[in-house]
Amino acid sequence: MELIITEKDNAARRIADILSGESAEAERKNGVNVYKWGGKRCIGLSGHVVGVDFPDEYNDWRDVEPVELIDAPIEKKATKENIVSTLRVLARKATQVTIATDYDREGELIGKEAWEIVRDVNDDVPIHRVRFSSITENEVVDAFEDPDELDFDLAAAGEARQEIDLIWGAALTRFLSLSARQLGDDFISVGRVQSPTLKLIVDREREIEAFDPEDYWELFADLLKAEEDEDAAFESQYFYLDEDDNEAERVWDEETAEAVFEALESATEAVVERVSRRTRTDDPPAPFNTTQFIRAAGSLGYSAQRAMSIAEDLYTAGYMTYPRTDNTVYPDDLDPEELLGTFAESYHFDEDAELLLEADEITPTEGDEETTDHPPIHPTEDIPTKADLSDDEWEVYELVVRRFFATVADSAEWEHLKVVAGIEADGDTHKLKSNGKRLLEEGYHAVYPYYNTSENYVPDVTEGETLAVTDTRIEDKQTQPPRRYGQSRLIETMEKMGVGTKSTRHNTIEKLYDRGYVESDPPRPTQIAKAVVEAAEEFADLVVSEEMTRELEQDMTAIAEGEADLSEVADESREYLQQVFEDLRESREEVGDLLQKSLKADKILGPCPESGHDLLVRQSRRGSYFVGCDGYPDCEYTLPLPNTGKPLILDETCEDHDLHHVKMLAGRQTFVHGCPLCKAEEADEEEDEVIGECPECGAEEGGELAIKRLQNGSRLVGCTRYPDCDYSLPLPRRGDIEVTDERCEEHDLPELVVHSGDDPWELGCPICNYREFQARESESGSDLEALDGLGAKTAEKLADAGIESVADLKEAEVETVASEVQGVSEDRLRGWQAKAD
DNA sequence: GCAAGGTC
Repeated sequence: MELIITEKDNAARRIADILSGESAEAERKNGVNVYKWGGKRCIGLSGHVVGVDFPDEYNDWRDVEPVELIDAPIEKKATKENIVSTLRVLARKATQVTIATDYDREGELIGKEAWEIVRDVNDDVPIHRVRFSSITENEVVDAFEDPDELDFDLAAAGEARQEIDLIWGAALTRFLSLSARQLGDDFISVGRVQSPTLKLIVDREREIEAFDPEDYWELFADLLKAEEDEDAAFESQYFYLDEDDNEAERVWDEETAEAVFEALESATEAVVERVSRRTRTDDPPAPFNTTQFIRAAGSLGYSAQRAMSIAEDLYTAGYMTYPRTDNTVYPDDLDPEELLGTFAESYHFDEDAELLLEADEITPTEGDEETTDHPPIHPTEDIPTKADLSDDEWEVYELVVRRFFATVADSAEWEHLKVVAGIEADGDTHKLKSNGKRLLEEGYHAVYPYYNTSENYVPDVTEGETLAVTDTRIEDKQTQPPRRYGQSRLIETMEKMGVGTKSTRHNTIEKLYDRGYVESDPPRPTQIAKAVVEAAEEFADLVVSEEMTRELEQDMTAIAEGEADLSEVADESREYLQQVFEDLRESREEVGDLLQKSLKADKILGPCPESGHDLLVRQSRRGSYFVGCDGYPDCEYTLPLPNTGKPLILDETCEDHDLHHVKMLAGRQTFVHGCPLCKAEEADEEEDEVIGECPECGAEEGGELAIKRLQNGSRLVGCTRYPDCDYSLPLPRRGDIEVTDERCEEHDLPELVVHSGDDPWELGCPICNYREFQARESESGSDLEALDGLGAKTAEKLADAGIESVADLKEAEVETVASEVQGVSEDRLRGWQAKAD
């Protein structure tokens, strides 16, 4: 039997189709697809199916000195147990093996991992390697006719990266976490990619904090051709020539600004001194690589993570090519004309495609980067209709289609018109300029409407012509600090620095959010982030600099070319890290203090009204957030916080209490809570509105149901005899509640209407509403989070692995789940299973 | 419970 191994299932299916002439059949073994035809089998891995790690005895952070990790042995452990075991079964029976992983460095390493698994169970089967840059009939058939050998040097280059990243990341992460006593979920991480990225953000924040704004003035005049209507006036801006003879618009001194303004104001006419007109060609953009795709989706309002997730879905559905690519040159086998032809037959894009097909010749644009692994992102010939996709998916899909259209469309052409006019005053000539632009040829903008194409009207004038001055303005302004990096700018900058890869950059940014290093969008660094960068700058400068990646890349190239070997490179890195720990040893406490102080600073709300200590956002043992005093246990002052979401401390402070406002981050339900003390006072003052009899104790004890506001800001319908009767029904957190005259016949309670935003909605009878909610919950809800030590994030990860409830968890196979779900060990799973019982 | 890199 001949066995073919690819990097992912999708590639396995397509290669099987090509080689079998579409006759291959899929068979599911152990949760893995195996494609079968004639005497052949084809299996897709899921990227790396093994990963490097330290032996188990190094697992306890407290028992092992971080420095020991530097020289600890490194093992390869299966991370996708089911795929590895299926591969072993197939490999035993194979008489020939062909490795067809992606054509890039990491693909070579994944191929070597497969090679080792095969060799482990079958020591004489011939193993070949095929390489192709796109999965098309020609390329694949050619590659299989002339197979090559695995490039072990190239794979070793990848292994060097794995080892160095693990050693540096694990040792330094543990060191910082231990020194700040942050173990468990709140560890403090450091890494070759995440830390330079974090430093970018922190450095920018330092610039912003150090920024000293400067005042300046800008002056404008509206000009009008003789005998034209007042509304044909156009704007011009005052400028002067600076020391370098460059045109400058900003006036830095108030007196000068006022003097020039007076001159402009008293002028009635300006004389045209110069008119220049030129046309500019505006070339269509290059094909999408991952970074440029994320950027374009970002300008439509999608986060990097969200854009990639949608792209992934569109790729899996077969509507577009692989979304993780650096390539910006379409491969030869893509026939743009043919693809356009398919779109010309489509429901939504027919007109645009036909328009493009009218061109005499279709030559797609090209970017600077050409790689061998995947084509640039483009739509496939399988075209969905709007009904096949969600609104977001459609918007992203349309972007990808239109980008493809743009790359085969004509250039646009602009006409720029610059008019310089002069105003004579007291022997001086004050100059004014106007820049007009007009779109002469729409070109690719006709099919790619995502760029700004607004025109600026400036009329035809001739030199020497006299224009009327109809209005003048002076604007006082201030220089602005540099802007924070948005997510897409960050990713672009990472790409430029060579840090991270097309597949990981967006995840790295997500990681910074997860670790509590950044908040909001655009990301802003927290105090702990600043402290981590500061500590690293002082003791392990390399790990926060792009230099580390640059050196690693050089070493990897040397290994790949056979000029260096893996152990040599890794040992050199180990020695360097030893030196770092040498320097760190004596500063352990100092570093720990800095980190702890910063962690606290991220939680400070303001002064405690009772003891004057700091009030801090704290988390109870059960996971809920509240405000507590730093003077505890001497001062027991507390304030409640809402029970949905994770609190974020805003810059804004309350005038009455000097406390920072709080925002609750809860995905789509995110809301601003405000000052926790104000909220608590409001709740105390608000009177409860009685709406009916309590179904639990009304008949006997005369309890009544009322709409109540709790101190943490949330509302509920509860019994007036609380705490003697704790009957309660939930109410939505947002909006005002209106009690209508209509009553529910079954429960004799009023129908409620919620007013939030522009759209009031009927909640109805609170009992009926709650019953419906419960019915929905029991269908879809997860009760996992009720387990001690199992947070929302872990519950989400478990749900992805098919474990959606405690019942699922009890039946789950611990080994399989632990191998599938990152960051969940077998031990923890067993612990939860015990608790579930 | 550490990194970064694949993939989902």
